[in-house]
Amino acid sequence: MTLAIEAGLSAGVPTGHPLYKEVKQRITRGLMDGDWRPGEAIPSEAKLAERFQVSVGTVRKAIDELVAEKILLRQQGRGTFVATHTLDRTLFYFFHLVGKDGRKETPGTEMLTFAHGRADAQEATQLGLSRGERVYRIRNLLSLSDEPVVIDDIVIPAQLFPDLSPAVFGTRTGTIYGLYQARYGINVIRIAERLSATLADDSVGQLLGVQAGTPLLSIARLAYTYNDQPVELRHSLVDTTQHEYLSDLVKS
Amino acid sequence: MTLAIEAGLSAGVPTGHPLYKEVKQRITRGLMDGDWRPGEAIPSEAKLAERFQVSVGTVRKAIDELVAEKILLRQQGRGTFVATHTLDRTLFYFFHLVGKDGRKETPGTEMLTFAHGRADAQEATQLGLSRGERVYRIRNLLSLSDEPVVIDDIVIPAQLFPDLSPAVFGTRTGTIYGLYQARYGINVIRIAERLSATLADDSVGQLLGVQAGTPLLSIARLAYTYNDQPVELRHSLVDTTQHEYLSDLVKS
DNA sequence: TTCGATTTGTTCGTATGTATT
DNA sequence: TAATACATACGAACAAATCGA
Repeated sequence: MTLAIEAGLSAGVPTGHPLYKEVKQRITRGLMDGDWRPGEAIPSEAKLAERFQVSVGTVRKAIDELVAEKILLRQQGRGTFVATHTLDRTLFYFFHLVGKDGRKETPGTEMLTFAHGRADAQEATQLGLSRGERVYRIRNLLSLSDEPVVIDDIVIPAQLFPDLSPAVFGTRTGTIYGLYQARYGINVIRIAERLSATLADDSVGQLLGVQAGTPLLSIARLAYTYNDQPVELRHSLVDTTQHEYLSDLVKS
Repeated sequence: MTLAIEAGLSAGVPTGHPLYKEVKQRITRGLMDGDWRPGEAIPSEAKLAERFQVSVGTVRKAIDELVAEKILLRQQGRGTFVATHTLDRTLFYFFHLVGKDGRKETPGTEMLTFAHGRADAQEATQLGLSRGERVYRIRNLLSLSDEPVVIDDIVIPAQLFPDLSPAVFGTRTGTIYGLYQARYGINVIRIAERLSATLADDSVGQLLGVQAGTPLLSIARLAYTYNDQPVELRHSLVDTTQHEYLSDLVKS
């Protein structure tokens, strides 16, 4: 007889997982279902322990992992909160460019184009779609210290963002992932990036204010929500004359 | 009265830190002092609890963090071990290049040059040395699928690597960080990398088998040991025609 | 092959400290 | 001040993996 059954968590169905993994999954499901909105507190550890009929220590261990993944945020004396895509978080975890002096700066964003399209074979594979499914294609120009530095080409499944329009996208108040989260309930929790070096062509060079042939950093990003489901594909071209990409595996 | 004093860990001296942080520091100090060599097991949790006069749970929490930082490695039923710089670990945590198909491959290394030198201003700053201190400069050519892909320029303080020579470096059996660890007791536990795009010049192009003017990925790496002490500076130039740099913030 | 000792992994419960409201 | 919530620390019991007798 497993402990999970004893505790009544999934009566009659052996899980094969430790109890705290089960608890973690149930909390994650609550997050996916929108039981608690971004910025809100989840129930206290004591209440969750009561609800799931496990000890507080087991709930803590489950939450520990979600906090380590930056999905939840603990604050002593206040509660445990669903992480929001604030500017600070974006800058810290999702924006990796720094000046050559090491300083990080908030980029200015200008939307250049917004188009409807169909996923090509590669995009479909990466986003887990069928080829030809409807997507939005958005091109942004990012500036640092009022100089253009990055061209971002975003591809997202139209299905996930029902009423997205240039107006909605352009008039957002916070970050792009903040928009996904607040308006569409899509919570980006992890990204993977593949970097290479390339050369600016004429059109790109014009946008970035560099000559054709200038070396650029090319970044292909895939953004994921819960359960490793990909939700956004983003290709960036970076002028690294004044800036660098920082890759720092942090410590606790 | 603090708990640390009660427990006798640092009698009479208030730490201001939680007890488990104190325990973590003492284990870390043991690692720095070479009390337990890489690959060896540290004492069991019960023994450490006895030694430090704290509960097993407190020792576990200290070890938890060291495991999260990949300094220690736990194995149920066996013990807790000091992480070694095996090829697998290097490939997984310190080598970020993958083929365009996503596959990771063990690089072949060829030492091109080995020189004695003096730290310039920038190197001194980054390595925490005084300007003019003696350093070794080592240039390696890395190959993937028998094609040259990376030029590595390594700079390390001579003081930390007493009898290092081309022979010692060239006849090592394992990885470079494995050599640092096994022969000099220097344990690289973290790296930070700054990436930018650049162009191949004639000499570099010749080594990598590409034309001058080919875009290359430029990587400036700083490797750290305990207490964030920098120990190695490494500059890499990567031909990203067939390979990419993977930046993936992993999950638990 | 079996069994027992050892070691880490999981879970429980309790008490107390510390920060917030 | 009091209530609430997370943080730390302790101890105990059992599970699971490993290893050697």
